[in-house]
Amino acid sequence: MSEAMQPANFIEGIIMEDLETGKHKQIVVRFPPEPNGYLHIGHPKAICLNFGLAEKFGGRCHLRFDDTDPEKESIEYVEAIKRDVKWLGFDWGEHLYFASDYFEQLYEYAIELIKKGLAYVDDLSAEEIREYRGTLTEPGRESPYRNRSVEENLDLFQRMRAGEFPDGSKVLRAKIDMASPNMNMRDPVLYRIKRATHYRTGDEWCIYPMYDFTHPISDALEGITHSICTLEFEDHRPLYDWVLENVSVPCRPQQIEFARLTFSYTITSKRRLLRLIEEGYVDGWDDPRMPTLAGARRRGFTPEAIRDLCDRVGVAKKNSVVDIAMLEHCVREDLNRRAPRAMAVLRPLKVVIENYPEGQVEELEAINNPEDPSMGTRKIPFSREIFIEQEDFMEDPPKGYRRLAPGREVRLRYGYVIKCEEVIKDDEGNVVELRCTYDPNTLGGVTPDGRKVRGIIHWVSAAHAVPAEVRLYDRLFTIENPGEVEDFWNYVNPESLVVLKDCKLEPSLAEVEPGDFFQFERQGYFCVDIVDSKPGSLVFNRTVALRDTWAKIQKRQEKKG
RNA sequence: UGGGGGAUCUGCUAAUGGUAGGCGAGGUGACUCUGGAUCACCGGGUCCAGGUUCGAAUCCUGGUCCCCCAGCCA
Repeated sequence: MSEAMQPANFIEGIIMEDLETGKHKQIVVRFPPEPNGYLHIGHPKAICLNFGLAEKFGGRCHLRFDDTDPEKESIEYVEAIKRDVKWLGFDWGEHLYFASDYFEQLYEYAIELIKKGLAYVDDLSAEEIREYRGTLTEPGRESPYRNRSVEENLDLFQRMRAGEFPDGSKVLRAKIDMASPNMNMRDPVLYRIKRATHYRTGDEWCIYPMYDFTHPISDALEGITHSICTLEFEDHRPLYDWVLENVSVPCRPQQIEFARLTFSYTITSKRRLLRLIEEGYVDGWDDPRMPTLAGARRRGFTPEAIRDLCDRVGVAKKNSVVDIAMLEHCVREDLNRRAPRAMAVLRPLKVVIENYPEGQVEELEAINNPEDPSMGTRKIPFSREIFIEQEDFMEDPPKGYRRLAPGREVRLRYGYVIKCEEVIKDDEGNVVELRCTYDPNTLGGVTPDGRKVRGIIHWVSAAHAVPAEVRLYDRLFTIENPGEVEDFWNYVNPESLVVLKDCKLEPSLAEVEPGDFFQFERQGYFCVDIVDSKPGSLVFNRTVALRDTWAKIQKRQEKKG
């Protein structure tokens, strides 16, 4: 750490001070997910923050599963979360932990609390406890069981563990203050009886510790120095500190809260996402439209882009909504730098170049990535019959349209200038084919007579084209705040997925592997679907479209009328 | 309404008593064999009202608005 180092956010400020004052020699932080679901696009903020802090300040970051509710958790989620964290590019090394590994110690700490007269077994029902808790404005009342003797509490708690009492019949509560203005301090429940098989401890336990008791102790046991969590735990902090003060733990971690990451046009509520799946709006947790990391990965969002985004949004305590365009920008920026270019015609229109010799094939040289010359070049076959994009031809083009139209010229990318001589239509008047001529002197981007050809379009040789399915993905919702409306399903973007089955790819794309990504020139970034793509029946997903200035101009013209 | 937090361009975020800056979005232009990319430029902000100070986004006082908390979830 250099002296010139500036804290990037208030948490770094705290850490730098703790390091400078010698409060800590080394920092230890943790990412503590509950394995009860998939990680979503908001989680990387916490992951990058914690692992990033460890990297930056030479400390370490633990991955700890906060698995104290056996009814919701499973090993599948553990594996999914590990995969996602790794995918993002972070390594917890040896430091993989489970709160469930601390159950025995947690139990001993509970005994300690009881012995100190700071915890008691309560026979009130869940409903009674709620009633006794009071409200935001009225103090709670003390349970009639609150003043049991230490001996009786010890006996009862041991028998809770031994399974002598039915589920829900008793709990262990901290004895703090039923009149506290902080609801969390009104004798919070520490342990509940729950006969559920835990995915790791099986049926060894029938009592399970609560978060507020488990978390501070787990942190202390692991030597966590800074326990970073989200804003909603702010008023749990007094309880976090209370536990650490009253139990003989080896150290005293500090809880620090920050604002979670949320995006416009996105929901992350598990309940709501599940509904989208169950009602068929999307195809599952890894549907490329889903805000899960599994979905983002399948969509083609890169870990580099997501990490870059986390750097850019910063860390603060203000609840905020990041414009999803920021994520899209980061994805484009990363892929622009790294994605090989290719030509792919999504909605093909056949073009016959009448003055080009039948049977002749030329190999034209194309640049793999103008941003990175080291990626080299490739050859693309050109022949008499090609496909171009339907939208690159208009019979009656508006002002400003640079592409093909009857009698007009356009340049084929890396190829010749062609001119549209004739439009062939079917019985219904649809354009089905174009007859063109080419100018043999225009190869290599030149026009010997100096005439300007503004339009450049992509194309694929018909005889050499590789067929593929292309799935055009777009934002899942049409409104900025789908998380805030009741009937969010009414705002699912009907065009969030458009499937194109008759796409034509340049032949170099025949041998792609799942997960490979490309820029289809003039269109966007696409990746080979990791689930459905097979050799011979390729499936590409559009990760994000290229910025489209022409579309913007058109939209503006439409608005003007 | 008790308690805990938060308010800086349209969005995110910096400036910790000393020139309100960056990124994204939007707009304009240059350039270009991707209407891409790149580059340049433009507009635009300290929640309000007082106070302290040579000087306030920052400190003080009083308001306003927003978020979180009444699980045997985390």
